[in-house]
Amino acid sequence: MAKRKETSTNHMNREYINDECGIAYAIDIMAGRWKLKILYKLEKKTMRFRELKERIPNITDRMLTLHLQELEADGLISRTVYAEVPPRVEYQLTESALLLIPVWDQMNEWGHQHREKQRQSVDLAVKPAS
Amino acid sequence: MAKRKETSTNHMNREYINDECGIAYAIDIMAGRWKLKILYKLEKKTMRFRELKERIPNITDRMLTLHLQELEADGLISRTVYAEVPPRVEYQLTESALLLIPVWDQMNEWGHQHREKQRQSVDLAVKPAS
DNA sequence: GCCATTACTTACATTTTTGTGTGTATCATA
DNA sequence: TATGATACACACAAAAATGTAAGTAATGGC
Repeated sequence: MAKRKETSTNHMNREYINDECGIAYAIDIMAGRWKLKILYKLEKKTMRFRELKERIPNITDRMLTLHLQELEADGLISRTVYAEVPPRVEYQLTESALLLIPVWDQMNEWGHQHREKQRQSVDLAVKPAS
Repeated sequence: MAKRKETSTNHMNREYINDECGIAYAIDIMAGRWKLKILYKLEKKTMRFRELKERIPNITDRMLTLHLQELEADGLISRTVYAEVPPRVEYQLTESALLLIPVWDQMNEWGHQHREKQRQSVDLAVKPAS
C-alpha cells in the first residue's frame, strides 16, 4: 500500500473530515483514479485480476493491485484465493458495496447531465455570439 | 488554479475516465479535501468567504480559494461579487448542485453505516478472541 | 532444463494535491 | 498617518497519488 505519513497535517485533516462526515468518507474511499471503473466491472460479475486488467484499458498492474488492496481494506470488495498454479484470485463486491449501486446509478445519471450542461456553458463562454 | 500538465499520462487517463463515466466525473469534481464540507455549508445558506473560513476548522485561505474556484469552474457553486469596500463575495449552490442533495444524503447515510461496520471488523481482526 | 502463466512486488520518477507564510488593493475609520 | 477588514494572489515546501519498468514464486508442459 502506498505509505502515508501519519503525522502530517494533510493526513490529520483527512482523518478529521472523514471521521465526522459520512459523505466525505464515502467519496474518499471511492476516489482513486480507477476505483469506480473496477467497481463498475465487478458490479456485473466476480472477476480475476487479469480479467479486470484486460477490461480496463490503460490501467497498469501496479495501479490495479494498489486499488484492489485499498478497496478490500475499505470493505468494498472481497478477495478469494484458490490454491492453484498458476494462481487464481477472484474479486467481488461486498454486501455493503452492493447497497451503493442505486446511489451510483443516480450519480451516474447526474454526472452525464451535468457534464453536458457544463460543456454547453463552456462553449458559450468561448464563442458567445455564434 | 493549480496548474496541471495537460500532456501527462496522469492527466490523459483522468480525462479518458471522466469522459466516459458519469460517476467517475461526479466523484472527481467533488473529491477535493474540503469540497464536501464547503458544499455542505452552502447547502444551508449562501455564505461569504470569511464566513465559510470560520465555519470550517483547519482550512486555510489558500485551500478555500482553490476549492471555491474549482467548484465554480465545475458548475457546483456560483459567485456573486458586491461592489463594496471591504469586498463582499457570496457563494451559493447552483441548481445542478441542488439536484445532488438527495444523493448526498443517501451517501452520507451509507458512509456512516459502512464506517461503523468497518470499525467493528477491524477491531475483530486486532483482538479476535475477546 | 526452459518457458509460459498468474498475481503480484519493488524501486524509482513524475505529476498532482495540500500546506505554510507572506503580500496586495480598496476605502472607512481612528 | 496608521490600522483594520475582506478576499484573495504568490512563492515555496511537503506529502500523496500516479506512472514506468523490471523482477518474483510456483508449477505444469515441452
